[in-house]
Amino acid sequence: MNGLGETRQLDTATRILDAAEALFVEHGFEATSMRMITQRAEVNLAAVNYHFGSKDALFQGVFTRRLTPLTQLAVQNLDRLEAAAQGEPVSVERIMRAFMDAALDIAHDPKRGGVIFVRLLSRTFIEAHPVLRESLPWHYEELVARYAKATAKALPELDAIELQWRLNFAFSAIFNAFAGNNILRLFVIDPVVNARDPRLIATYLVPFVVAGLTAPVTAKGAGSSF
Amino acid sequence: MNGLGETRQLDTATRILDAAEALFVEHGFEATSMRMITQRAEVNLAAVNYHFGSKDALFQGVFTRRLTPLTQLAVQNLDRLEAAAQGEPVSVERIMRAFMDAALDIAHDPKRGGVIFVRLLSRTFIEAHPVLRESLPWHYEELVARYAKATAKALPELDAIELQWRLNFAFSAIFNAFAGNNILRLFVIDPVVNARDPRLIATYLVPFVVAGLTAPVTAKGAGSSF
DNA sequence: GATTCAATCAAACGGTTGTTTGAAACATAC
DNA sequence: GTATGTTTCAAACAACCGTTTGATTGAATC
Repeated sequence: MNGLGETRQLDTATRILDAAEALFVEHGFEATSMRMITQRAEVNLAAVNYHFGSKDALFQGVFTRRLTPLTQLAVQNLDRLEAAAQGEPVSVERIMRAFMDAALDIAHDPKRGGVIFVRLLSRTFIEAHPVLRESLPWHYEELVARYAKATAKALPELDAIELQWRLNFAFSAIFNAFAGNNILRLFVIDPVVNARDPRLIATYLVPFVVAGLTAPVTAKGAGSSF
Repeated sequence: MNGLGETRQLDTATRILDAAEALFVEHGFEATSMRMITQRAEVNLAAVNYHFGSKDALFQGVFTRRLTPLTQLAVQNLDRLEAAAQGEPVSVERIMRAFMDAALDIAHDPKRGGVIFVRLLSRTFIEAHPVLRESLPWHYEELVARYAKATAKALPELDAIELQWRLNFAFSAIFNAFAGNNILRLFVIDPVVNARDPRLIATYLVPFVVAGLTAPVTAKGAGSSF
């Protein structure tokens, strides 16, 4: 690890962020204590409060550091698609790929958080910590607006409600997968698949969500058949 | 609440289980303290340790009480389908419906946990608390084996690996939905849909997961195109 | 060289956690 | 009525939590 001059003696704040990032994704926010963080970062216990103010603020800090590059990339990918489409709708598959490719790029670049941050972000979306509920959204406001618009355009046969349902399902699958949550491991099934490699995940994930999103419209009044 | 003689003065252990069930789903396991539980159950603080031994054991107790009826129902639903199919594969849609119908039955029967338990169970599957990682599986061993076999039979064109991936994605969406985790609420999108009604969830969920599971086989060597 | 200011440190803060204790209350059996 | 065993109770337990304190360090400024 202490190879060349790679990251000889990093900034204290950065070391804290790195340690917190890894520990939050491993144990979750609440189960990660200040002592664990400062011990791993090899800094004094008081350093977190000195540099960030509080544990909650540190949590935010972990995200604000990484989120901008990710959202820029995702929006940029969509920009390119829409420019090439010249006003025509971009296919659902391309839209989903654009989003996941951004995540894959980050996952393969340790300097922008690598796979650890992708997993942490995904896990955070799923578990919805109250700490981030107000502070996070504005970071990706543009991203959401753009992708929502693009999918609505690609799926004109779906009304707003059904589109919301399906996007909800799709991103549930996406974030669970990227979070490394192999649900099947809970079941006795032996885990043949390596659910931790983001690229491999995307390979199987895209066809699944595309099929789900483009499925025939749910019959009106369905559910009344019970 | 204290209507007729409905549940006049419940057993202490039962009152604890009910309180814990509701609080765990509302705040999560770690964020729910013994004081919160005993206060809501209107019992003494020491009662939990007296009747259950520990907080972890109480967590297990909450599930063991409810899980057997649910799994029985799910297996029973599948039994009926397979009997009617007379050796022929049961369709993916029917299989998924069989599983969700069991959850819906529980959700509409307060005596077997109601919607609260369905949400708690789903949330627990997603978050995968270490406490339950060893104690839970044997409860639904049969259920998993039966459903895994049925889906494999219904989707013979998928190899074991791709089937595992897709089941993983499908159940990610299912449990997230039943957990009441509307991922979209995190995004600025105004929540038009009521993501808490299990029956409504199932209406939109079934077509989505069926389409995802029955999507064309992912091309071999996919992912190498990067 | 004295001053200033940000950074680090050991130590302690008040509060909450899950758990344990030993006495009191209760019901049941003899 | 006495004895027995179970359940409830207020109180305290040690351990950990996030945070604060005040002294100490080190480098930059005048």
